[in-house]
Amino acid sequence: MLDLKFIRENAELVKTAVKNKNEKADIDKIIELDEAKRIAQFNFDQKKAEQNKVSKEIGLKKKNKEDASDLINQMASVAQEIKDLKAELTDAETALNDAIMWVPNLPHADVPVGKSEDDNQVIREWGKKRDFTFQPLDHVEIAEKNALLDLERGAKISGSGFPIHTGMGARLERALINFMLDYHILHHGYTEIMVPSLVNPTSMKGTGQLPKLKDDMYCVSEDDMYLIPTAEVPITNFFSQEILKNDALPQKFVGFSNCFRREAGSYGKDTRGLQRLHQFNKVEMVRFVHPEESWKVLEEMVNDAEDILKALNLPYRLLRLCTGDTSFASAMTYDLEVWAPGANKYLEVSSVSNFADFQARRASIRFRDADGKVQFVHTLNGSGLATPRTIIAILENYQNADGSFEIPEVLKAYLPKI
RNA sequence: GGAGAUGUGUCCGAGUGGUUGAAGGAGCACGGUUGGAAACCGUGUAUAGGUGCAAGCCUAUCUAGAGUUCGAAUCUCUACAUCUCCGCCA
Repeated sequence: MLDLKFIRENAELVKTAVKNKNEKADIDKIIELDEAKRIAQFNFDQKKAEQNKVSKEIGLKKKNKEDASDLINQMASVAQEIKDLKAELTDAETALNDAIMWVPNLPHADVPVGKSEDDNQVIREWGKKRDFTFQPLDHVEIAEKNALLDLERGAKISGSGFPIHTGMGARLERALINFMLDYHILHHGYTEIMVPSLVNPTSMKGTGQLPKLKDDMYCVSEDDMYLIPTAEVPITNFFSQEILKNDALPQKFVGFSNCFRREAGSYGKDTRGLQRLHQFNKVEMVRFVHPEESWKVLEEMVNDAEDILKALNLPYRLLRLCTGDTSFASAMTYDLEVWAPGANKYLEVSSVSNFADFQARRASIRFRDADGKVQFVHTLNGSGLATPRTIIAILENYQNADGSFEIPEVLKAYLPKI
C-alpha cells in the first residue's frame, strides 16, 4: 500500500508506475475518493464534537441537580444525524480502501521499464554448463528410470500438478529441504520458523496477494481461509499490527512450507513433470529491516539464495526483472534461474524482492526508531529455494549416460546409504 | 463439539453510564542525587485522521462489529481470542 499523502502529491509518478507495471488502478478516482472521505470525516467530526460538548454539559447539570431536559431534547435528533454521517464516512472509507488496495508498489528507479519477461536484465551468470558426451535426458525420463516420481497416481488422488515423490525421490526432496534450511541457519544467520499453511484474508491482504491474486489461490470458503501460495505470507505477517522496539530490528527468518497455487490460466504452459505444480515445497527467507538497510539487504539475500546453487554446483543466471514482470507488491525483484540441460533452458528457482514499506503499510508493521518516532519497517523475502525445479536441475545436471544420477556432494550427509 | 470464566495502554492492574485517553504500579527515557552503581527524588512515556507556521485544538480507538442512551471501557447482542472442565482425536 502506498501512502495516500504520497499519492496525492505525486499523482503523475504513481500513474506512470501503474502503467509500467501493467496495472489498472485509477489514480484520479482514488484522489476523488480521498477528498470525499476527508469531507465525510470533517462532517462527522464536527457533529460529534457538538454532541460531546453538550453531553458533557448535561452531565454537569445532572451532577448539580439542575434540569437538563432542554439540552437532552435538543440532542435527540443529533444522535441520528451522527449515525448517518458515520455511515457516510464508513462508506467513503471502504470505497477508498478498496481502491487503494489495487495500487501497486512503485518500482525502484533502477528497475528497467519493460512489458514482459523478454525485457528482464541478465545481471550475471555462474557455473559452467556441462558438456555431455551423450544426449542428456530430461528430468521426467530420469525420474522414471529411477522410480523417483509417480505423477499418474498423484493425478488420480488429487489432480494434475500434485506430484507424488517415491522412494529415493522422496528422500532426495527431504534431504534438499533440510540441507537448504540448515545452510541458511548455519551460514547466513537465519532463525528457523514453522508456520501455518492456512491463513485468514487479513494476512493475504497484508502481503499483497489479496485482492489482486484471489483467483490464483485455493480458498477454504467454509472457514474463510486460504492455502498459502508461499511461506512469505504467514512469516511476513508474524509482526503484523505490531510496533517493534528499536532494538528488535533486524529480524531474519527462514521457513519451510508447502505452497499451493491454482495456476489459473497457465494450463499447458511449461507443465512437463515438475516444472509447474499446484503443490510444491519451498524454503523461504524473510527479513524485517530498518528502511535505510533494505537495498543493501536485498543484495545480501540474493547472495544467500545463490549460495545454495553454488553449494549444489548448479549453473545459473541472475536476472533483474523489468517493471512489467515485477510483482504487484515489489519495488525490485531478482530472479535466479538454474540451468536444466535436459529441458535445454533456464528455470526459475528463486525470486528475491524488496517490498520497501509496501507490505509494512498493509500489514501495519512498524518500529520505534532511535528518536522514538514510529516508522514502517521494510520487508524483503526470497526463495531459498523452491524444490521442484532445483530437483529438475540436480537430476539433469548430475545424470549419467546409463540414466542413473549422482548425488550432489553437499546432500550426501543428508542421504545416508540404506 | 458441550459447559463455564475472561478480554483495559509496553506489561501488571483499577474503573459507580456523565470533564476517563483512561487511577495506581512496573518497565523504559531524560534529569537530580552519587566517586560510580543500587536505592531514592523529579519529569516524561499511545496510535490514527483532520486543522494549524507552531504551541495547540478537534475526532476516533479500552479484542472486533452491531444495539440501547442526550452520553458507553461500563448495559444488551453477535463474532473472535485466551483459560478451565467434559467429549472426541494425530
